[in-house]
Order: sequence, then C-alpha cells, then structure tokens
Amino acid sequence: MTSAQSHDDGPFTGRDPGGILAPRLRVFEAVARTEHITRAAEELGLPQPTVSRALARIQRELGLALIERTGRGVRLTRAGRTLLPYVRRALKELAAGGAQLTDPDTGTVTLAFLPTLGAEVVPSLIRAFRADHPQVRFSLRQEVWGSAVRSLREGGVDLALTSPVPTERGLSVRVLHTQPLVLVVPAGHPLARAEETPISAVGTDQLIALNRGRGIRHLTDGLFHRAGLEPRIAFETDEVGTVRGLVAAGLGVAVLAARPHSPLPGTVELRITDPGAERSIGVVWHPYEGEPATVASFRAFVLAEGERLVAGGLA
Amino acid sequence: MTSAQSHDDGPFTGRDPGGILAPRLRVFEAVARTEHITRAAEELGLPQPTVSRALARIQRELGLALIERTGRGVRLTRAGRTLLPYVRRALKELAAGGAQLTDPDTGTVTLAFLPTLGAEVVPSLIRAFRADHPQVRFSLRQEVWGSAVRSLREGGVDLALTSPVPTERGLSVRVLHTQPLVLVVPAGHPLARAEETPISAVGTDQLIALNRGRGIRHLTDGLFHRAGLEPRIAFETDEVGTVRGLVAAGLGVAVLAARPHSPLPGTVELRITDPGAERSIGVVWHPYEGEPATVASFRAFVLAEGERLVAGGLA
DNA sequence: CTGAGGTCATACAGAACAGTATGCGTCTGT
DNA sequence: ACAGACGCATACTGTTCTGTATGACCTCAG
Repeated sequence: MTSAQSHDDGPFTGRDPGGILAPRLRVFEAVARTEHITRAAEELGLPQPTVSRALARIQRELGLALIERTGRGVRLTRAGRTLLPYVRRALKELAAGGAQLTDPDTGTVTLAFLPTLGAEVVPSLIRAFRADHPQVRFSLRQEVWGSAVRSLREGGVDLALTSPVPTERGLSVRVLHTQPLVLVVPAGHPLARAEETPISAVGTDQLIALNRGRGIRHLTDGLFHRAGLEPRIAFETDEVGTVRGLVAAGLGVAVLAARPHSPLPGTVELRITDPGAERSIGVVWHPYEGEPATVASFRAFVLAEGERLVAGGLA
Repeated sequence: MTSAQSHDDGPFTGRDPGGILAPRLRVFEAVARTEHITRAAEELGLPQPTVSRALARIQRELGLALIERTGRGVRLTRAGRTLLPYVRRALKELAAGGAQLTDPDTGTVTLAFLPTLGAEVVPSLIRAFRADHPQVRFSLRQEVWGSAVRSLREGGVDLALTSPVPTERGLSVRVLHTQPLVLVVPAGHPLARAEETPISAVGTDQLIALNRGRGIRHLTDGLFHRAGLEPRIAFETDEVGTVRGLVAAGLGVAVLAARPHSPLPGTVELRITDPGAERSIGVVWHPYEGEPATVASFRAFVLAEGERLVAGGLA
C-alpha cells in the first residue's frame, strides 16, 4: 500500500482518515517505520523540514525522546519503539472507522423498519442489495413509527422503513407503497355484509387499538379526529395479531391495514371511505452533507427497488 | 476523571498522550461525548471558537458531516456516531501507550542478562522490585555479551546486565560486581597443585573456549593478546557447563569465572595473576532524554540493590 | 586523511491558525 | 408573545506553523 498522496483538497471523501484525524500519528508512524526522515516525508507528501519539526514538537510536548540521531540517520529510542505498536493500532482503528464512512462496500447500514416488514420485505431488500455489495453489514432494528422517527432525528439509524411517512421538516421521505385502511369487524357484526364504510359507522362500538407510537394508531386517531369523533378504546396492545384475535372474539372493532391474502377467519374487513384513510409506507432518512457512501448506496437501491418489493411483500 | 488541563509546557512527562499525539481526536471525542461545543471546549481547556473551527476543519477535510446544529445545540450525525467508537478505541490505544511511557507503575521493562544470571540474580532483582511495583511487566531476554550490547544500541532493550561492561561511548555503565578469572585445569594437570598462575603458564595446552560474542571469550582473547600469546583453541561451545565437562575429561584447559561454591569435581581452578584478569559484571543502558519512567525507576533500583544481589547470587 | 555525498536541523518569509470580541439564531419563562 | 439567556459561528488581530533555502554533521571512498 503506497500511501503517497498529494495534498489537494477536493470535496471527495476518499482521503486517508488517519492522516486527517491524527496527522501527528501518521508522521510518527512513517518516521518510525522508515527510520529515515527524508523518506518518511516523501511518503507523506510533505517537505522534510516539516516532518523534522513536527517530530521535534511531539517529543518536546511529550517530554520524551522517541527518535535519536545516529550517525547520519535516525533511530527509534526504546520509548519510541514502545509507543509504536500503540500508534499503529490507533491508526488502524481510524482507518477502519474511515472505511466505514467512505468505502461504499465495507460500511454498516443501520435500518429501522416496521414489524410488519420484518418477515419478507426487509429480508428481500437486503438479500438483493448484498448480491452486489456482499461486504456491507446491516444493523437491523424493528421499531414502531414513533421511535423510528425519533431514532432518525437523533442519528440512531440511517434509514427507516416506516408508516406513515412523517411530515417533519428536516427529514426526507419517499412513499413506496400505499395501503387502504380497513375496519375490521367480527363476522356477525351489523356492518359485516358491507364492502366499505365511513369511519362514522363505528358508532358506539368499542375500539381495539394498537398502543400509541404505532403508525396505525396515529392514523386511526387522526381519522376519528377528522370525523369529529372520539374513539372509545377498550383495549390497547402492541401486536396486530392480538388486535385481530380480539376482534374475532367479538370484543370490538379495529382499524388496520388489510391483512395480506385475506382477513383472519371470523373477521371481516371493510374499506374505509373517509378521505386519507390509507397508510403510506415509505423510506425516511435524515439528509446531511457528506453522508457515508454505504448509506447513500443502499438508499439509492431502496428508492429504485423498494416500491416493487414492498408492494410484493405486502400483497 | 476530569481531564481539564491547562496548557502549560513543563518538562514533566505526565501529560495526556492522546491530546498531544492526536489533538483532533480529542476534540472530536469531547464534542461527541458532550454534544455541546462550549462544554467540550471548557473540558479541553480551549476557547469555544477554537473547538468550533477545529471541528469544522476536520469535517471539511474529511468531506463528511460529523455533527450538525439542532436548535441551539449540536448533535452527532450518523457518520459521527459511526466514527466515534473507532476514535474512542484509538484514543484508548494512545492512552495505554502513554501509560507505558509515563506511568512508573504500568510500564514494561525489557532486560537483557547473561545466561549466568538467569538462575538467581535476575529473579531476585525482579521479585524485589515487583514487591513495590506489582504492575510493572518485564520482558526478559537472555543474551550473551555481544548481542546484548547491540540490542542496547539499537533500542531493543532498556537495560542489560552483562559482562564485561562495554566501553563504547554513548552507553552508560555501572559495575556491580567483579569476579576473578580462573584457569580451569583437569585434576591431573601439572598446574593443579598451584593456587594461582600467570596466563603464560598455559604454554602449549589446548584451550577450550566459549564462542565469540560471549563476554568471557572476549576477555580471554584480550588476556592472551596482552600476554603476547596466541591461544590454541581446540573446542568452541556456547555452554559453560560443556567447557567444564571437556576440561574434566582432560581435553584442555579453559579460562572462566570461578564456579559458584566450588570447582566442578575433576577440575581445579587457579586464580590468574595477570593484571586485569577479572570479569566485571555491570548494568548498561543507553541514556537519553525523557526515558520511560518505569525504566528509570527499575534502573535506580538495580543501581541501589544490584551490587548486593549480584554478589550474593554468584557467591 | 581529505573531499564528496548524504541526512537532519535551522533561518527567514508567507500562510494558516488561535484567541478575543461580537453577531445571529433558538429556546425558555413570564 | 416578547425579553432575556443561551450557544454556535464569524471578524479581526497576533502568534504559530509551513515551505524554501541553507547550514552542520556524519559517512564513505580513494
């Protein structure tokens, strides 16, 4: 690995991170390795006096002699020899950290996604992406709507597949798929023969809802609010399966996205006719200057392929 | 651990090595940890604008945004959050390296010593020293005279217990013990009844010698040379025990240091009367500015206690 | 032993950086 | 809603550092 690099400053991100984050370490390492100030300077792309002085400064500040002159060359002192492996390991860490950020093939992508998407959509996305980028690692976090948005804002995740797509300013979004919201009623319910219904038809039925923080709950609350209704919530739970079970048991009705393939036996799903009674699933990210290459690469892939995969996975 | 430190420059060695070797890393770490530029600056003992600009510079050079403004504070971006653990590990390495050099209790001392001293003297020295400094680690190298001196010059070892003490300029020495050289002859040898002898008495006897590079061989060669004689070397070996065995077997005579306690059965030892027929065992080191505290501490101990221990161990 | 070549350190001019003061945007309490 | 406080960024001046040229010292060959 020749690390000779000229010191141009373009806005490209591929430069040596150790040299930027810790220039003194790199100087010391080069001198220690070559035991030759002039050669080290050439390798670093710096004039020889700069290296000479930089080293003198380090030693003065540390109060330790790391190299010493020997004839017409230099040699590491014992102290320098002792320090060298630590410096090497430190530079190695920085190089690894830099690779995470700049190398589109070795980074890690942290992805938050809806519980619903964990079974099929996310595995398909990742499998397809890794076919081209096998070194990229993923940190996957199944998170509900509220916490996914918070994680995005706080920098906890790179990308979120969530629903509904948040409207906060500062977050970029792209809708990949839209599902109609349905009213889930037990088989014997008065509305069970209809195909669609306004939310107002719920009347005095008890509502079985997901806990706050879930996207569907957020949408449900908005739906009732816009209709001027106050939902009468009998149960709150975290599991969509539980909700359907409670509805089947005749304990109330629920607002959900249509169940893939068909409704749970013992339940009927009616499309809700109110405007905006839909659930948009989208990808959300927090845009900023100079984002890791890996993240940009994966996001581009999601934007290109996600629509198809999400629609297929939720069919 | 409060790391607030003023930026005085004294010649003392106890300063934070991470901050000296990699100031940018420390700035980034402090800002990342506090997510607050002003507080990070206070902690680092720097003015706030300095930290602000240093960070801006790092980001510009990396081409990556590591922090971003959020309201009236700052927050790490994903890239910053990704980089942080690497930077932390790098700083940890540097701190460990610095501790090796500046903390008299955690360093490592590399000690070269004569094979003769490995059985008793070196273990006693180290046991006694570690009673007061239990954290200090030792790297022990059994080396003969020639290579010990070379290691010292090249920075391979901190300290050498060797013999004879070298006279090279650039190396500091202190004699700890002096043993007379003896001529070892087989029991039936014409000289076996004498107590002492000049080296010239060897006459035409074959000599059994240690290999070149051994201190005793160096002394033996010198002894013959000063007497104007050419040694007639029949065997060369690396083991003092082998030399004595060959002498006992009547295959020649040898110049050695007196055997502890008593001569090997079947051999007789006669003190050599030539001037300078002695072997000085001493401690040797390569002095330089700003040596690791641990090394200085151990050497001081050796200088204080070594004379007694070496004399005792070779009695 | 002397001269030529090689290597690191120092001198001086110019660029980059640090320190002080201040501006601009944001949050909080009344 | 508005005043005050808070917090990061920028402007200006003095110091430090970088880069070019040169000096001092060592090594090696003849």
